[in-house]
Amino acid sequence: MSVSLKPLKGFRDFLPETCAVRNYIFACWRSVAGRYGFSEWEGPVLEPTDLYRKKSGDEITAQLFNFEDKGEREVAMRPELTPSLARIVAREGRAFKKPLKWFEIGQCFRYEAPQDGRLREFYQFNCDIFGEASPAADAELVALAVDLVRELGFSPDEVTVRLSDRAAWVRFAEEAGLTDDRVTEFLQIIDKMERAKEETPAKLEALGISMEKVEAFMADPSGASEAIGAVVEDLTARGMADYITVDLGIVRGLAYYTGVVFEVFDKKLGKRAVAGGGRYDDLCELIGGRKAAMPACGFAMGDVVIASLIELTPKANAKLTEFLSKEYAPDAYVVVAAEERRADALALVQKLRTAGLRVDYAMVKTKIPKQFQAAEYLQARAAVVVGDSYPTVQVKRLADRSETEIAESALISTLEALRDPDLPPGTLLA
RNA sequence: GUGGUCGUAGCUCAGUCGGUAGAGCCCCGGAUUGUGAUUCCGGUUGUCGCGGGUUCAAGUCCCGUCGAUCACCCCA
Repeated sequence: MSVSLKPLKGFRDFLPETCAVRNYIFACWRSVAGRYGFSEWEGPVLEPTDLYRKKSGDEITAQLFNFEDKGEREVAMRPELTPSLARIVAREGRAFKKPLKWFEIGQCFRYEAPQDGRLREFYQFNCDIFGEASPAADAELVALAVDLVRELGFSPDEVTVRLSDRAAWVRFAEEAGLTDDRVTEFLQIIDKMERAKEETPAKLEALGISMEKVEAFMADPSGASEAIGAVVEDLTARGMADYITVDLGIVRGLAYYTGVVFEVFDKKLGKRAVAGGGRYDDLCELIGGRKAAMPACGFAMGDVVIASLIELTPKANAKLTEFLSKEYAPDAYVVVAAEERRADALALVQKLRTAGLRVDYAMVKTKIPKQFQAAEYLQARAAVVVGDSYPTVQVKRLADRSETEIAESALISTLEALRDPDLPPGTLLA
């Protein structure tokens, strides 16, 4: 009986091509987080199930990859990164100067039905600021999110950050006379409003709130929340206003959010949210007790939706291609044109590699056309032909087939020059 | 958990009224013995997802089942 060759439902095999795309996304995440002064951390993939129960309630365990370990502990694969972070900060946060700005890239797991933009395994990029209650911290995060989508090649026509404030809705609900337990219910109705237009008025009536009043509230976001105003002002000063849409329709599902919340969406393709986050000032206390209380905000971006958006957006896709060519394509493929020169070719290969160039070659005797095919298949920038005229070698730029003969000693500088993607065609024509 | 669609070669798919399975791509070899894009010639590749039923005969019709995918639910 043979084993299934497919990965488990909702899991992925990262073959070199998709692995490279994943690494590109990671590289953008790291680069932007670094520019914003965030430090990278990493937590465990497996946590006690209670960590997630405590935060989100029992209903969430239905979508957890959880089991009992051999020590009879209830454990769960992490479905997100924030609880681990809150746990760590509750325990060790005092040792760090505030504000604390940390990010993590981690694989997460959720036992759900896979569909477009959603798998059972995915990577999340998580950015958090602890110890700063001012909207300036929320703005810093939104700015980071904006720079992230910019870095990936998206314009304000393609992507927007929808900005809202959960606290404004809580005040609205309280003024309408709702008791605490009804507020959560109310927030869920608002959250679903966009998807369930028809049922919303009736649901609101059941709570004694009119649709008209809700619509009037949403129509004037500036009056609804000072925090939103402060964040918008901050982002305008940064020149990012064109990426921002104030939209009180964003509430964010269940959860622990206490103030400003935001989600990043594409404008044209109607995919699910690319990223989302907000302020969660109560979570540290909830997990670590009164002594751990600390204001906090954060957001996360998954790799799945953003990867499909990159694929479908020409400019973003071009940036990806440029990165792949720069980071992965061999600088040279050494063609062994005369087998008796193999020792010289090997010496040359190692010399180039030591100089930091990416170099490949055929390990065993191979017909020359095959070697060129291999070079092209690997998208090498140049073929270096080692033959009878060694130490003079032939360098051929594969993109335009221009070629020249040079001394082996001049090879490194020539190959380094070929790395420049803007080099005009025919450069090597002797 | 519920529903729609789809499962045929490594990949993308065609397959009419039920009549004994095909194309393109890929791959391999050759035209071309020291130079990769085109072209031409030749070649390999099948549990038609699986199980049952109807029939002289099933890739095709029926039932079941598994898988993929999309949507609902949920979305931390």
